[in-house]
Amino acid sequence: MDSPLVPFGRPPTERADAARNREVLLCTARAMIAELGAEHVTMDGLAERAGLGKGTVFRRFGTRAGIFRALLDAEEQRFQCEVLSGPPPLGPGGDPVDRLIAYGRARTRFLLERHEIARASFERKGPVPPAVGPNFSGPHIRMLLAQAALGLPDPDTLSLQLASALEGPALLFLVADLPPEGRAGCGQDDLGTLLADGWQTLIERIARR
Amino acid sequence: MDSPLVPFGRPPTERADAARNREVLLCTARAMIAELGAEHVTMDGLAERAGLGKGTVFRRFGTRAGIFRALLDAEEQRFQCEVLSGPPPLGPGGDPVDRLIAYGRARTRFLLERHEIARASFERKGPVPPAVGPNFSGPHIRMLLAQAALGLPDPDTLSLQLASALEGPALLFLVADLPPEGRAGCGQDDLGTLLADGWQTLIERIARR
DNA sequence: GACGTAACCGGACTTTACCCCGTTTCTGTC
DNA sequence: GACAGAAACGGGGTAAAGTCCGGTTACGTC
Repeated sequence: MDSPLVPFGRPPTERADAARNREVLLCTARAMIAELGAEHVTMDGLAERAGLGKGTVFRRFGTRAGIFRALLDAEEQRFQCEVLSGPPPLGPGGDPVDRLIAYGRARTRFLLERHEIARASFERKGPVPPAVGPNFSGPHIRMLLAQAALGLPDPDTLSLQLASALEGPALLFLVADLPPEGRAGCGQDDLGTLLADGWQTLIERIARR
Repeated sequence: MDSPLVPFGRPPTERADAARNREVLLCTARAMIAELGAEHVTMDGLAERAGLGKGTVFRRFGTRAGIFRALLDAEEQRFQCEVLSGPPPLGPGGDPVDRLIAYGRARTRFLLERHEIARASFERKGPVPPAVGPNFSGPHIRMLLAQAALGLPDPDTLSLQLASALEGPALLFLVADLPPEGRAGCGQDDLGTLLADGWQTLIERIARR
């Protein structure tokens, strides 16, 4: 009857109970984040509320940041799908400069909407946040820059820096814990507009020939 | 006899013993960082090695990150002096675009040389790193952009994004714990050159009229 | 030089991320 | 349906950040 949507999940690797527990933990985590805010979600609390042992939580996610990474990954995948196979200007097919601009707009919105989780997904030791960050943005920007044939030297470094310009403000340099209603004078939407427009200016200037 | 170099340190605020302990802690911290790496410096260890109580350490610096911030602050001040009152092209007096480029080069080098401490100066909770980050770079870039009279819309946001392009790679997106000898294939100097050149490209493109 | 106050000191205490390992549960095979 | 091996589970244990408060010490005043 309830045949699984995915015919064979991960062939030999991952037991059914493990998968189930992963889901339970992810759901519980989402609920706790919504309720308490990401920074008040503790591993003990999560385990207890999910009805599981602490060891299980760590086995599944390795580290506290791992939980938030896992949470992001799911949404990140949908985002990447849109970028890689959606309609233009975001998806393939349009002018690369337009795609760069559209990508920045979409990414800005994506990160701002999730910045609490994104920030929580950083490891305190260890270098790069494995899922967020330039791991997708960098290469994607790099590809579009190449397609745009702007004659730029060292597109590798440049795309890293552009990715940083795009993601840094949301991840690093912005007030993280704006209480639910937003900040005085500048809501999240306004901020998103400002950043998106700034990105567009940046790209237009760089692409100008 | 040994009259203090600074005639009156901080007029009424800060007792002599407190100041002395601050110095001791800062020195000890520097030594421990050099010896163990920033990430292995613990508050207990620092207190014990400095011959002080843990309470004292926290009273002085508030938080673990505070120690690294204090360490950076001293050097940051020297850096800012050079920028604000040194000779051109970094200091005032030259063409603003040249100053922007020179600033980026200097800042890149500064951050790369100190990225271990800079990364350790982040608070785990709480939003912005109060001393590092765009608190100096942002406004400075903003000022130079304005002087360059490039007709850019919203220089506030743009300078935030440029500051992020400049500092992000060193602070966020780089392998932090390169063991003392550096990484295979790309030493820190090479990396600095790449980032500095990338920054220059960025600025030149944006400034092109 | 004695005194009162305020700041400082120390270390025990709490909280939280993360580890370890004996025990339980699953899954494929006979 | 029972077995064996492997993987997952659980919760107590450790380390390190950060808090608290009673006792102590420095500094300005008389």
